[in-house]
Amino acid sequence: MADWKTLLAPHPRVRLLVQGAPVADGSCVLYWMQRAQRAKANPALNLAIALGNSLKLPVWAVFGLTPSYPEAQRRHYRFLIEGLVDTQADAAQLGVPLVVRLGDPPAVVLKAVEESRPAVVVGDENPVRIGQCWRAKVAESLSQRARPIPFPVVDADVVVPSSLFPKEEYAARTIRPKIHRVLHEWLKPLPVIKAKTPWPTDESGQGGPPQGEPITVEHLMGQIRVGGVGEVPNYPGGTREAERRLQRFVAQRLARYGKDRNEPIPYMTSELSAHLHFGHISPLTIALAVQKEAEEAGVAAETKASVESYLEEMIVRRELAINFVARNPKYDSLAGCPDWARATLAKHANDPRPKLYTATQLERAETHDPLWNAAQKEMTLTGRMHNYLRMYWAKKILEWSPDPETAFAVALDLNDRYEMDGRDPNGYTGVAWAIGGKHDRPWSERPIFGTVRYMSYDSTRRKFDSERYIAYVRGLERGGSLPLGD
DNA sequence: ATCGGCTCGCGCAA
DNA sequence: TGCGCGAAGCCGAT
Repeated sequence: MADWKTLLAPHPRVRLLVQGAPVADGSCVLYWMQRAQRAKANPALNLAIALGNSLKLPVWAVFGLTPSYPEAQRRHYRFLIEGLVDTQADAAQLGVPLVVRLGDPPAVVLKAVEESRPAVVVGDENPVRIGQCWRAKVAESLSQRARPIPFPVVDADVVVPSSLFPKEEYAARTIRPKIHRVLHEWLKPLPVIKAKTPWPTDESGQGGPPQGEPITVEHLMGQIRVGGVGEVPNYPGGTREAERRLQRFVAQRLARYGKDRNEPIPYMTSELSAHLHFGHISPLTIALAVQKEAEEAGVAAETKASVESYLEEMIVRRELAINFVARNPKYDSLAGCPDWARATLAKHANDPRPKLYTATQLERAETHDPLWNAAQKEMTLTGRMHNYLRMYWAKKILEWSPDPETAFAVALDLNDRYEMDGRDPNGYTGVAWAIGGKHDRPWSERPIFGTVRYMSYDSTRRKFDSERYIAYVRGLERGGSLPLGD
């Protein structure tokens, strides 16, 4: 069994936010689960368990659930809580109790530290601003104690650790070769480790296992009482559902993914982005399952090409998006976009806008464009939008808004509140790509867009079966009004 | 149906 | 310093 020094030695996937030796008379190891909301293939939980086994201490996990996460809506909370049910069960299999407490996450964690006196606190990485802020608060408090508590944070939700890309990457072409150079080192399954040191069960009440009620969805939903955008039927969160979707993708869709991923109906994609967003499944688990298909004997060339293009999307482009959010503090505004794009948009700021829609008109899908309206309604009704249309949707918001800053804010707000994977690095990057030319190059100059790439309804119709898609969304609408925010 | 130009800047070769 | 080429396209020429 590795000793703690080995476990806390420098590693690309681990940042030691508070350094030092485990607290000598600590009574446990505490894992603060933030981003990686799963017990399977979770290297942060693995580190906590390995440290517990090494120090002969029991391990517990705490999740702080705040009812005031920015922009989060009822549909997101239900999805998240459904995930916690699976995760509590899976963690118990590993000998780790998972306790969910309501409140501001740093406060929840620090209270858990007071009551259980851990030797080490383990965290996981989350590149968005609020995640960085929460971790900084916890790190500061842990470091300023009379006996500082070491606080390693594990980059659990990327295949290739993001520390290998310390600067903001300019485009996919700059990060792609760096990823491919080292990918083979990271495309390896994680071990399954169980906690070996049981919680004491003495009668005194001292040092007993942390008391966490079994999570039930309705109970927690009742406790947090959040409003906002309504829930989505038939779109459950959790590791179990993520595994189902992965199986479905590999068995039924992968072979055709390369060719047919833009098919409107049925989707040929994995539809795992929300589960990835909440950490219900590891991108490593997905990558290994998909890659295995390419290695089967006698596999069709088409399947091999599909695997390649899927891994390009799920590793290169997803991790580029994470790099953008982690390294550019202005990731959620036009200010985070490249100079050439901001200059050209400014030059065209006073171009007449033949069509102008307010945020409310857009939210209600009340534009002249049936394809755009269908995409907006699909998102509102189902919590997701066809990948191909996400680009078109955001570019039209630029075209129909008084200025690019407003367009950026409106697109991001709709994305964050309605998409089940809202507030994900992919969403920030998608809007920045469409409106601010992020990771893109200039094209022919034209009104409003300047040299930012343009997309047109007519051309979209050539590459995409718009009629079929519009009819499909009309079917979704039947018999119900849009679940708009309150 | 296919092709080239559009337009900027990174990263590598030299 | 020069040069190739690029997160998902558009448009007009052929």
